[in-house]
Amino acid sequence: MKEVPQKIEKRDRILDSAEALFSRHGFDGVTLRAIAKLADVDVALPNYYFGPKRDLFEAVFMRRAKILNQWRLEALADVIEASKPEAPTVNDIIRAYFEPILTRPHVHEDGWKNYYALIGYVNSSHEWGGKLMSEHFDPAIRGFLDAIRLTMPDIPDEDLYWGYHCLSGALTLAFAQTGRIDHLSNGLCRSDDLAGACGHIVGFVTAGFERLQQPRDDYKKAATLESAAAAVK
Amino acid sequence: MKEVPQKIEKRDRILDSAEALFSRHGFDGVTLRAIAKLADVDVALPNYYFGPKRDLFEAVFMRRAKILNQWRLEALADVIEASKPEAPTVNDIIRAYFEPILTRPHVHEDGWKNYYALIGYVNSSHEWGGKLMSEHFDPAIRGFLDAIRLTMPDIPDEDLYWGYHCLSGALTLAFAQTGRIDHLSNGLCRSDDLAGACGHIVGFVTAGFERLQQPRDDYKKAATLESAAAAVK
DNA sequence: AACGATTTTCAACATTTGTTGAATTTTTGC
DNA sequence: GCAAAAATTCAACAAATGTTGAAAATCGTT
Repeated sequence: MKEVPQKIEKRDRILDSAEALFSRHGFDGVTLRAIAKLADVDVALPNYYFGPKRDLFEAVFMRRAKILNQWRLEALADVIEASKPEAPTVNDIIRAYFEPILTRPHVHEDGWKNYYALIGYVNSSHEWGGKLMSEHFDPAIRGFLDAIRLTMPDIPDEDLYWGYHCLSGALTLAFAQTGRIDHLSNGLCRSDDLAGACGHIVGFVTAGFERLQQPRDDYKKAATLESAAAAVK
Repeated sequence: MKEVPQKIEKRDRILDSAEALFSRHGFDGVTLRAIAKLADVDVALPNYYFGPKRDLFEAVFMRRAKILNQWRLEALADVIEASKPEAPTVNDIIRAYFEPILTRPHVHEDGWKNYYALIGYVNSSHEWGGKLMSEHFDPAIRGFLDAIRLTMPDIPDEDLYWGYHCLSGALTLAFAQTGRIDHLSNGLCRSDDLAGACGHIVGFVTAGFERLQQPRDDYKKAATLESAAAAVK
């Protein structure tokens, strides 16, 4: 049997192991010894490469953030280009935001699955977590918000931000893959099927945004719409 | 100065302190010594009352779960009664789910605010967190899902569960009060304003559910609806 | 082969962790 | 007022924590 080259491999194994463990147990729930053991590496090595534990966590978090942002922004640019000279629909924009999870094959790799779970963990943590998310994801997100603003110019900024909040909450809860929906639905829905989950979320969230462009007291109007729909068919 | 009666008070102070700290730093991010210090109590006392740390956490989590479920189910019963003989609208049902946060005055108490943050933390944790959520909240949630099923009999169960998933994600992210939306919106939206947050979420989520009763390829249909609406006004 | 630089191991450190059992104080029931 | 029970304190435990510095091994370049 041939020896596998392991020069810089150990560094990567540390990142992978840390990713897997942090995503499951959070920052404080993981010891450097557990990471080292999973990576099959000495306890002192994580410190040698990344410094203190906190920096290792940031390194893990940062590693795939750039890639994910790039994928999303490319998808956004694509739908904007494809719909010219019209503005893209809000559904197009949201689908672009989910595109990396919906269509790219990487979703089934363990590494990315762990990373998405890590985002789910970080996004609902206090202080440090919020700072990390803002630092690494806010710029790209603002791009998407601008796109929605162009498509739906009438909706107030406050609604727009809360709309994104709902999107983010639904997505990152799916990312966390807690197995909760499996239990609630008696196995009908599976939380490890990220692509399937995101398919449902996209439709749900699109409707939420589209409602925002209707006038404020829209439930009466909606009733009128329903009767109109009945008349249509 | 009169002495404050402190007989069983210490037990409660431990619960309150544990709640505050667990909600901010998670299970592993909190030491029994920190809890004891905040409660102004000896280190050994939490163990005396609650046994191991894990049991203390469960005690904290359980304490308000029953109350919250009861509030929600009462609100659900109310809207069902009020709309008779018709079934309540999906918006009625969702508002009932949010009623405790929207209208009861307790939202401004620190204890409940901490508890909601704790739910935000638990709901996106793995294994144990998921089990805790299911154990304490699934029964009440099934009541709400049944109500929605009655109102919208045609939607597939799969869509219903994923719809609730979106609701839960948006709500528990708001619960977590991470300060993220404050940063993203440059202070326009405030994550410590739970009632305001839930107001936005209710509308957003209602639209998501209502869309589910439309036929599958509904975007063309939605366009038709819009022109119909234009005709209506 | 020999050199310096990088990588990896090893052992140990000072703290901190959850938990416990015995001692002490306080409360309760009579 | 007294004895039993409950509540609280105190000191200490073994185990585990992140981190470090010096030795050892490996590598890249001549």
